Amino acid sequence: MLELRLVQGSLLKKVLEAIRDLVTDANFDCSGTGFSLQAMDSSHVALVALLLRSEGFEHYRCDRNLSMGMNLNNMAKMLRCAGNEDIITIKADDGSDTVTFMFESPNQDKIADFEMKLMDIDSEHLGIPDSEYQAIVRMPSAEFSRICKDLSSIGDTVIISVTKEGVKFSTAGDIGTANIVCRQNKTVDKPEDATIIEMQEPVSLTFALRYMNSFTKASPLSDQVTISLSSELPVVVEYKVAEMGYIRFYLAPKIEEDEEMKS
Amino acid sequence: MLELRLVQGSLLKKVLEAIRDLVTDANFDCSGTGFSLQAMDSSHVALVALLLRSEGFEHYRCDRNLSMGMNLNNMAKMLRCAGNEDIITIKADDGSDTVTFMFESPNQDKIADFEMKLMDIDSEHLGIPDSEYQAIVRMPSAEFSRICKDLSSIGDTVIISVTKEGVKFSTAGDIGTANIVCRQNKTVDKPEDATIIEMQEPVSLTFALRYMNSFTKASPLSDQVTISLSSELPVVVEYKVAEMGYIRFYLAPKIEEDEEMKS
DNA sequence: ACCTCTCGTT
DNA sequence: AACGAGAGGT
Repeated sequence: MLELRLVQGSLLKKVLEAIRDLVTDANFDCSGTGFSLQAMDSSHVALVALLLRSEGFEHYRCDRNLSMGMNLNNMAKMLRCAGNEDIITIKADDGSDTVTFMFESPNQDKIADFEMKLMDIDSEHLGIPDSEYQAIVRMPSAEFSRICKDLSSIGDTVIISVTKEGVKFSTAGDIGTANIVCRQNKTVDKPEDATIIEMQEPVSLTFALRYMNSFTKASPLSDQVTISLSSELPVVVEYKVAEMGYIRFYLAPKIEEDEEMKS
Repeated sequence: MLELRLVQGSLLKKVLEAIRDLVTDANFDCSGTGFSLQAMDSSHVALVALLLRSEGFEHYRCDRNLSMGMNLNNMAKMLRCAGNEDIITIKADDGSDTVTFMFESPNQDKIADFEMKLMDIDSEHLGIPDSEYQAIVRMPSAEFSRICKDLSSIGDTVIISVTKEGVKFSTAGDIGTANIVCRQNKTVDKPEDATIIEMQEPVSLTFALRYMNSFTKASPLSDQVTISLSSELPVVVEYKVAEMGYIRFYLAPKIEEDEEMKS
C-alpha cells in the first residue's frame, strides 16, 4: 500500500512538465527515503534523476519498496487536470497494475481521482558517484534558459567556459558566432538573482544545445540552477525542488572534433 | 424598419463567439419580444437557442417580425471590429437584403458602420417544450469549462451523475479513467462561486465531450451555468445573458451501448 | 495569486 | 483556426 500526499501539488505538475519531453517511459521508485526516478532520455544520451524526499510529503506511507512503470506523457496529461493549488495524493495498492492520482481543491469542494495503468519497464539503475567538479556555477534559471534558447538560434552546440571572473557561453553556426559572458555577482538585492562561481580550475566543455534546452524546461521549479562541470565527466544541471529534493540532468560533453578523429 | 440599440455591445460580441463554432449559418428572428435565434449545429446533433429580450436594449424598434439569415462567421468578423465598450446598433430596412451593424465608441469619437449581406436560410423552428427536469445543477461556468476540457484529454464522453450531495463527471479512455466530484456548496463568500443542486431524483447520463466543450465557449457571458438533466431528454446547458436573456444549448444523451445494440 | 489578454505557434 | 505560452493587470 502506497499513499503519498503532497500539499503543494503544483510541484509534481512542474516535475512532469520538466521531464516528459526527455523521457517517455520510466519507473518511479518508492521507498522509505522518498519518491524517485532515474531514466535515460529516449536517445540514451542524457540522464534524468529525480528525488522527492519523504519528509517533503504531508503524509508518506510506503509499506514496501515499489517500482511503478509509467508513461510520462499519460501521467502528465492527468496531472494537468489538477489545479495549481490542489493537493495531490498518489495511491497504489500492492500488486495492483494501476496507480491513482487524487486531486483535492483547496476548499475541498472538488475531489477528482484519475486512475492510470502501470506498465512494465526494464531499467538498469545506475549508481551515480558523487564527484568533485572543477567548476560549479549557480545562476538564475531563467537567465540560463534564455541563454540556451538564444544560442540555439545560432548554433547546435554550446561551449561553456568557466574562469573565476565568470562563465562564458559560446556557439557558432552558419550565420555567425555568439558569446555570452555572465560575470560572477554575489552582491545582488535578491539572492535568487545571484551568479556564483566556485572554481577549482578553469574548464571549457562543449554540449549539445538540444539537450540543454530540454533541461531548462525545469526552470519553473526553481529560481536558480546549478551547473557542475569537469573534464571527462558529464555536466550536471540541477534544479532544486522546494524543500523536497531535486531534478538533476546529466549530459556527456562533446569530444573535440580532432580528438574524435583520433578515436 | 429595424433598429436595435445595445449599450453593452460586448454582450453581442460574446454571444457570437459562443455560437459561431457550433453554427455557421442561422436566422435571427426579430419580434416585439426580442432578438432571438434557434439553430442546429452543422452536424445536426446539438441545438442552440438564443434570446435577447427587447427590454434589454436601450432602444428597440421592430415594425414587423423579421427573419434575417446570417453567416455567423462573417457576422463575428464584423463584431470583432467593435470595441468592448462600444454601443452596438443593429439596423435593417424592410425588404432589404442587408443588415447594418453600427459601433459607437464610448466618447462618440468613433462611429463605424458595417453592412453585411443577408442570406436565405430555411430552418424549421422547433417548439421546445418546457420540461420538468430530474436534476438541475448550477455551478461556476469556469469550473464546468475546466472539467469538460480536462476530461476530454482522457476520454470522448462524460457521464454526468447527480445525487443530492453533488455532481460527478466521469470519463474513461485508453490511458485510464477519471472522476471529478463537485460537492454542493451554497455557503460561499461570493454567490457566483456557489454550486447548487436541485434534485428530484438521481440521474446519470452520458454526453459527447466535443459538444460540451463547444458549449463552454459561452462561459464569458456568465459566471454561472445551469445544467438541466432528465433521462430521455436532451440536457440543457444554459448561460444567462446579463439582464437580457440566455443562450441555451441542447444535446441528446448518448444511449448506453447495450441499448444501442438492440436498436 | 489568479485571470485576462495578446502573441506566436502548429 | 485552435491551442498553448507569456506578459500584464487586478
